[in-house]
Amino acid sequence: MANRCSQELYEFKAELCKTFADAKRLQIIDILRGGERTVNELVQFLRAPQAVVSRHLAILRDRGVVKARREGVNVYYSLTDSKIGDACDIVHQILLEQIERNRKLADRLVSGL
Amino acid sequence: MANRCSQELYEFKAELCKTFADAKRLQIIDILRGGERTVNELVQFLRAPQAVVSRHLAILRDRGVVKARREGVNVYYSLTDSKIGDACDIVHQILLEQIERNRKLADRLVSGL
DNA sequence: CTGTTATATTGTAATATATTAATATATTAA
DNA sequence: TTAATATATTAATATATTACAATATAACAG
Repeated sequence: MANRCSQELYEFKAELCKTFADAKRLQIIDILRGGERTVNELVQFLRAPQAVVSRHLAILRDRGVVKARREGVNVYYSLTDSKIGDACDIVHQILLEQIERNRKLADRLVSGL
Repeated sequence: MANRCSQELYEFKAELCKTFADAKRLQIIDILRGGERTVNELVQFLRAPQAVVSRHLAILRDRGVVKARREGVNVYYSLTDSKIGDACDIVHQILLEQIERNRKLADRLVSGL
């Protein structure tokens, strides 16, 4: 079942995971799942400095996670692959299960033994 | 469809993604998908110094991705959640599609526009 | 207790990453 | 051309991560 693969392929996968390993970038991805957005719209959603958003978009672009389309003054960003959304969903689920496990553990510890 | 959530939840998700953002850790995860393994077995598979493997296992442990079980002298590691394997599969698929896209682009460039 | 094997932790140097402020570029309107 | 708006890049700094070597701990055999 597991995809055992070459050292080099693992490096590429790690690169891709690094791309997801930032709260702002995850937020950008979630916003873009609702459709393409301009940089300005993203800046407003994230309430972060424009340079920061632009930097994160460059990282997402370089790693092929989003694509950019210029229309006049604006640049519209969108996801390159709907599977990226699926990946985010699974991360979401794993996190929820972790929280649930921790909750149960906490309950057991508090309720004596 | 997207799971828009609080800033704090995005931080946790990013933490989880960081855990996956290393080639050696991804390899450990793939090995553990085949069942639990001792540290020594992992050291042999990875051909990395024991301290390095142990460090990565600690990171995976701290973030709730793997769990450890001591049996005598050995410590057996296993995945805490089978969904972690699913997440790796999706990353695998996204990477394959990226490679495919790049291949097509390269073909187009070489075959003269 | 001593030695041995398996595993974990810590300090450190090298490297990578994010943030910020400043500056640069691109597009359009006037 | 100049001004205005949208976006991108760069340099400096702060922070985080990794690998490696050395050391520590844990379990057990004798």
